[in-house]
Amino acid sequence: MGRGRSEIKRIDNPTQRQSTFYKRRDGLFKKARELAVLCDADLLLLLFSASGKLYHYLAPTVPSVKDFVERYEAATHTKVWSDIRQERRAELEKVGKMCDILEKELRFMTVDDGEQYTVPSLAALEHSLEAAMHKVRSEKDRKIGGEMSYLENMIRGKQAERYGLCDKLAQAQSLKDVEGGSTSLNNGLDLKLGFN
Amino acid sequence: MGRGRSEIKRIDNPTQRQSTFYKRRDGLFKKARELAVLCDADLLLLLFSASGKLYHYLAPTVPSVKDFVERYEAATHTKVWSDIRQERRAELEKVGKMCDILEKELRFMTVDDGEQYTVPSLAALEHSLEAAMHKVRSEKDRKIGGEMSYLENMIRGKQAERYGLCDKLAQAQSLKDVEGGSTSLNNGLDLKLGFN
DNA sequence: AACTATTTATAAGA
DNA sequence: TTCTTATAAATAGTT
Repeated sequence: MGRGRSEIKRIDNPTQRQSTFYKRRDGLFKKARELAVLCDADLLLLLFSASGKLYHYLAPTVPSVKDFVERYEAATHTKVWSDIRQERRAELEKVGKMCDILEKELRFMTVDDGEQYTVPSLAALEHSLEAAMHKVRSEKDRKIGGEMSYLENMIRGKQAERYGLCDKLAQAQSLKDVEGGSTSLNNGLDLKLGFN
Repeated sequence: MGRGRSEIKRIDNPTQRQSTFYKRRDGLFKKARELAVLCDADLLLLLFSASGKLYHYLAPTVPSVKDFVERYEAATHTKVWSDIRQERRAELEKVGKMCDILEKELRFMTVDDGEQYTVPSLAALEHSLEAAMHKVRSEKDRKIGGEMSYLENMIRGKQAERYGLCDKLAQAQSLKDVEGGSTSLNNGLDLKLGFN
């Protein structure tokens, strides 16, 4: 358009370049707006002039640059989304490492009311707890089994009554019966998670 | 341009709107490219058609959308991408804190192979773990439920699909799906209680 | 910033 | 979609 020029290449004359920049910038933004309105499209236009000044246009339907970029990320299924998954995985690994500290001193946490935890970290915690619980349970069962068979052996043996082992057997058995939900045992060690 | 029309408002006829979209989209991208080249400007143009198809243009000098958005962030002092990373980092810190608390408070005992624990203490331990696990699990479920209903509300709302909330919902749902028994999750977090 | 001669974009029609 | 063409719009060079 205009009188002459059709070749598209960098304008060397700075004055002319600046002038052209203003004119074409306005034209571009106008076109962008028209496209968005006429065709019900969502668009984002970010523009830096050669001198570093920022101009931008958001279609009226787009609430923010951030939202738009997120939509772009989702649409391209590349980038940030995989980044997020990556970070999630890294996070879980980190949680795992942290929980490895538990190796030596099995311990638990207090969770304050004020704090908020994300679903992934809670899920990780839950898994840790579950795993720990199963191990403790199986160890307990193993021990109970061992004690009982020991006691049974004793009973079958000669000196059983002499050492009052019947009582001990009864004790072990009652423990096993109650294993599901003794409150009295629990009281001393109850975890205060603050979720209530 | 063209024969008639000057009013800029949404074109109701879908066929005509689509046709206009193609023509103006091409025109807009051409203008964008020309501005970038002629005036040595950096620009990013992201465009979603009404049907959700994505088109984009990056000035030749711009290496990636991510870089450009980061430049935009720097220029506006707003956060777009870094927000996400920031949130991740905060989350990690929280988990770290949580694990610190683990260390100081509520301690378990070390269960070395060499040591012997009584059945009652193991039972107590088991109860503690179970109680904690239930609390963590219900908190996690509550959070998942909250996220999902929030996202569902958004989707029921007007512009839901436009901003990729369907993907977010899917993500939340997949989290919920995994909650029960991912072995990979468990591997990283497994507590080594020394019972093995 | 304005002006205008021209080029360019595009609405409508095929 | 794609092309054609009459016209409206954009803008290069100029003031």
